[in-house]
Amino acid sequence: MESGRLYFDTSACRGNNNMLFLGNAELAFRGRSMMSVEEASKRRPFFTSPDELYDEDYYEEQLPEKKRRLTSEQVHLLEKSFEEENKLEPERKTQLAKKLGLQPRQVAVWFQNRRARWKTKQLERDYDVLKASYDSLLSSYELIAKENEKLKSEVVSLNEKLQVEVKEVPGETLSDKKGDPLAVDNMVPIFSTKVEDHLSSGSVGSAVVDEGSPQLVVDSVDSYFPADNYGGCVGPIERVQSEEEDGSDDGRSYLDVFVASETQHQNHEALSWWSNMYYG
DNA sequence: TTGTGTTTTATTGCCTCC
DNA sequence: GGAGGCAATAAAACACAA
Repeated sequence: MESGRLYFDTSACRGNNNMLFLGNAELAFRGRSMMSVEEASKRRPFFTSPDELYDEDYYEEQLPEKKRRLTSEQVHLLEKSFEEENKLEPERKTQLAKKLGLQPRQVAVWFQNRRARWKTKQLERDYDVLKASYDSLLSSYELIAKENEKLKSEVVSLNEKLQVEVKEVPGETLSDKKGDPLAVDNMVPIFSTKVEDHLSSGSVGSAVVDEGSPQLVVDSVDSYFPADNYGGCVGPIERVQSEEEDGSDDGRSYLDVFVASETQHQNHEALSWWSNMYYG
């Protein structure tokens, strides 16, 4: 055991700390914090009769070294308190402990574990948001790539037509077209990376970011697309809110994620942006 | 009833801050 | 150096399928 830190002996608080203030109805609700009366009645209660609550022998026989779950009422109160503030200053800890009939150490441990659970959930949510963002961006990318192919073939056919016309106009040669942005030879390939390349990585990190491919705009990191110039396709998304989030330090997610919009309209705006870039 | 997976409570060790 | 936070982990309590 670490020096300087007082650890509370689980056998010392026993059930009488936890249970005495509860009536029979509450006693039916042990185990899970959210359950029906029917569900609760199927489970082994900690006390089968009110007398056991006050039976010293019960504690002597049943409780040494046994972990006891908090009652639903205790959990409810702790949850409420956690929602207000997920850190526990000493005064609040003492007050809560008194109110709940628990040791301050138990309250501290509960908050510690609750913060850990919250963090896990938060990471899951952040992953979901990031994945949705990536999927959305990928579909935009595929759409734009298709459109790009289409436009390129249009350019080819227009050039063919043009060549026919040039032949019909004496004095003009093909070399005059060197500076022509519409000439296929002068076109810069917009996307050179295969879509599969982006799918190969399972991680959320930088592995998905590839030269020449669209990238997520995360926080202040520079984007492949100029975020303010990309036809509004990339913008901040609303944060996913849930009951788990209430206890966060500052109400912020681990990631401030931006995602690509899925709307056709915006895809076309993006396309215009690309067209302007390459065709002026 | 039992085996197995999940959740909750608690401990330990390390780290940071004052 | 003490207090408190966190990550990792143990172990009890619980859920549930077979």
